[in-house]
Amino acid sequence: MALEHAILVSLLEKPASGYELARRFDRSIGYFWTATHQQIYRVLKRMEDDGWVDARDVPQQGRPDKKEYSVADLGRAALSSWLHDPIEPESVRHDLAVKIRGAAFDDPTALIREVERHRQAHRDRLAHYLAGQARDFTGPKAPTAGAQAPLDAERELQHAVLRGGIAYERMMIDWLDDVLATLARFGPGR
Amino acid sequence: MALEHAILVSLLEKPASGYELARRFDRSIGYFWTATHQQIYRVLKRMEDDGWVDARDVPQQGRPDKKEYSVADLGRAALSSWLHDPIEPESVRHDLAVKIRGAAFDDPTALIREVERHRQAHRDRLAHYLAGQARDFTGPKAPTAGAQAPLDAERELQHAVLRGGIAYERMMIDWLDDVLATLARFGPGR
DNA sequence: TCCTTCTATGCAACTCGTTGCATAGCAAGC
DNA sequence: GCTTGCTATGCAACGAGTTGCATAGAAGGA
Repeated sequence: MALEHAILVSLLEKPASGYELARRFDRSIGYFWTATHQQIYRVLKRMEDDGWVDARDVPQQGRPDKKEYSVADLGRAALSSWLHDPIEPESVRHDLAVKIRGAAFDDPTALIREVERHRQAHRDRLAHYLAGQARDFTGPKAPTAGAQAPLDAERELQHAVLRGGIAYERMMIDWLDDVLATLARFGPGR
Repeated sequence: MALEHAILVSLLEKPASGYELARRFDRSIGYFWTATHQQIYRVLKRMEDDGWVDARDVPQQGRPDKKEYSVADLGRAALSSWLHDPIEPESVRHDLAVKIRGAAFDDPTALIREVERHRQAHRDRLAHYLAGQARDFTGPKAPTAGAQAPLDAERELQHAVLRGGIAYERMMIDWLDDVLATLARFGPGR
């Protein structure tokens, strides 16, 4: 399980309330990890009980108070220990792949619209990533003085993960094009 | 949930016992869907109760008897209905991406070995896929007579899914190369 | 004024998925 | 004779994740 660790990383990047974390999980972090607000609140409570995070009540104007969490020493230690622990390469779950193989026992051409829909979703996400990349990762880079110029690890690694997301979406779009071409060969009649 | 549907597809391709299904889920189907034998036995029992599959006791020599399942009419109907139902584009879960972003708050270079390990796992899987492709999807294709020659939908779609797996592994290997280059830039000292 | 939407947190119930363990027959090697 | 390993099925317990619902203040539009 790594929801705790994903939350720790997110809180290290910037302290937040459960609600704000949930929105981050709908956005940037959600690109490689999803979680509902329910899960987040439950896990945050457990993490607070375990002393991984500190909570601080923040009164707000014009909206309900929030509890802002930040990472405590124990949380940092837990993250570090997890980082040094090897994990198994992820196992994949692709509903769409099941559908594509299943289509052989139904009408393959009926799947075309569905695959097109998914391709569009991946195109949208790709556009979103590319916009984020242009916004956050272009312009003045690290000072070009010495070869050993200090690099901002946080920023560099966020960019590396984003490049992974971009590569993934491009791969998916290409593959779905391939699938559509395969489906088209079965012709309208059948 | 689509474990039921993955099982239906697998049983349509070839009837099997729970044990055999579990092994398939470790192999070809496992490339895009994983399941333990526990899950499979439980779901199979439910599917049998619901009339989706028929069970048949098969006595064997030199090994325990097995229960061979095949898809019933109700199961075919359930699969067809699911195939016509739109599904949400999958949400991703990438432990490794969490680790990479988290490495910014620890020692980034300590992650190099882990990333290399994952890259090797993806290389192994790619080699496995390519071998499977060479074995099952080369040689005599559909008769090249007419443009409208009858295609074997099952085989064509299995191949399309396999091509997806190959594209995925290639993408991952390239991305992990990219990540390693990024990590290397932080240098041995820190 | 009422209705909807947004921020913000949370409980309860349920399903899904994993882990550990148990059973049982047979084969192969030490 | 004993252990190990493979086929084959299954229970029990737990942990992870989802869905539905509840509360509550404030903003904004019909």
